[in-house]
Amino acid sequence: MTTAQGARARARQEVTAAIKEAARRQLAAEGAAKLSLRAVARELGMVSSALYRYFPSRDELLTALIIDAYDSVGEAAERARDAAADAPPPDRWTAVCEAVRDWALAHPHEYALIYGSPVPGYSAPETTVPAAARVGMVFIGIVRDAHEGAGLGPLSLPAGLRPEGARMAADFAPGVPPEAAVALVAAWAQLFGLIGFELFGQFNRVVEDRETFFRHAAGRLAEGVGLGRR
Amino acid sequence: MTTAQGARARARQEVTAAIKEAARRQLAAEGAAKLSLRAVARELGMVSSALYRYFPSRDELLTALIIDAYDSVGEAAERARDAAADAPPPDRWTAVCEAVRDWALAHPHEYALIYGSPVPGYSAPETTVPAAARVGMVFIGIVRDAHEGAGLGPLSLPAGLRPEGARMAADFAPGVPPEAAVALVAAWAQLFGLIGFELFGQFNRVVEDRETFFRHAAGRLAEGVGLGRR
DNA sequence: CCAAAAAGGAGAGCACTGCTCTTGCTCTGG
DNA sequence: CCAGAGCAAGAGCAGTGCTCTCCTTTTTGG
Repeated sequence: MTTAQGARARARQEVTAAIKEAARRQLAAEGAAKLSLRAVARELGMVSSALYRYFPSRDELLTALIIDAYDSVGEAAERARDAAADAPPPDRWTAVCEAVRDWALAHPHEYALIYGSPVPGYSAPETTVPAAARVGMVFIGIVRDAHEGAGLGPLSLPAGLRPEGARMAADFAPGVPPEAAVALVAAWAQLFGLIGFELFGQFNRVVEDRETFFRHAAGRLAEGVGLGRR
Repeated sequence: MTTAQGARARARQEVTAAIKEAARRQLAAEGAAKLSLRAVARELGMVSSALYRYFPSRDELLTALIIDAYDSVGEAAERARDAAADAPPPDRWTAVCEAVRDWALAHPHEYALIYGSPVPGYSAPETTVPAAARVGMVFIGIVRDAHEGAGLGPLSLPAGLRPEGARMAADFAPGVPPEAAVALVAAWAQLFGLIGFELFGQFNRVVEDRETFFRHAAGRLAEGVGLGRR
């Protein structure tokens, strides 16, 4: 882990980083479908087979990029949360929403990689789970703070929801009442619906002032989780 | 257009249909990324180059499948709307939402093709637009009917929305007041956020009773467009 | 009616992909 | 110090989208 492992290990880390960087460039330029191991190797001046010493397959490289992307958007969300730490919860909520949207607009292919359809065929490995949870945690934290502070607005649990269902949502969002946890999960998914539709062109001849539209929709999502009108 | 054009034209239509059918099978089995022209040709007993007499490129084949998928989900939505024609608007709304969700669960790869990330790199051509609008029209119709009947609940326009923004949403949903049109577009996007998250595994260790969860969320979306609690 | 033209099929081939295997060279740990 | 691990390079396999050249069949126009 430390740098005291000698030149060999450090060189390996550097090459690994260079590969990921070149791959990320290709991803941003052409999209995941056109990301080619051989092209990455070419850009780095190495032969394609040498690259397999660092990543056992193309999918593993993609997985590494997926984790980085999750971390990147999670970090953007955390920065927005911290920057709005003194604002009331609904404002903090929308600030984080906008940060996620901004990140998505700035990194469309990476967004597609993690929130679009699974790329090669395949299912996201376990290793991506903790990174994926990072954004969610930010939203959970905002709602939890509001709950422990001024309180949340009135919410209802889905009629007929099996007890395990509520319990699982509560496990997912500790410190948040179950009905808020359920609303939170819904808002979380809906947020990415809004962003995805904008990003993938579904709003093309429909929504014109997307900035305002999104801000409004994000505010209504905040209401939906009991954060009250801002 | 008619069948009176002779055997040649009819044979062409038949072969075209067979190609699309085989391609759809591959799409359902392996996903868009692994859809291969050569494999389709192999399955049909023809040589790959012959297939180019019918589709000028792989992307054109995909576009044809995209249009068919849009039509398929649109038809499912229309069927659900007609089956619930006598129900009050909120129930009709949720019925259509569930029909779309059911379609998505039954055709995950086709769903990913149209609502997931754009596949090969490219952008959806103009020809897909009318087919894509079909589902949206069903939701618009429900809201319009409610507006012309019992009326809609109170809604607000986004603060600071540029006039053109409201106008465009209103053009998109004729017969619906602008504030409802804006809410409708948001609900439309959010619906596909919910479905996409469920389909692409983002709910995996989070939501357990997905059926109930979705029904509840769809009901709240209905409220959000002014259809009132069901 | 029969030739010209259009349409379709078959095969070879090009450039590319992911991935494997073998061959060497270099660095490192006991 | 030297055996083994780490790494680079190249050849090669099977697959891909796509193009080009033939050849046959069908349609069509003078």
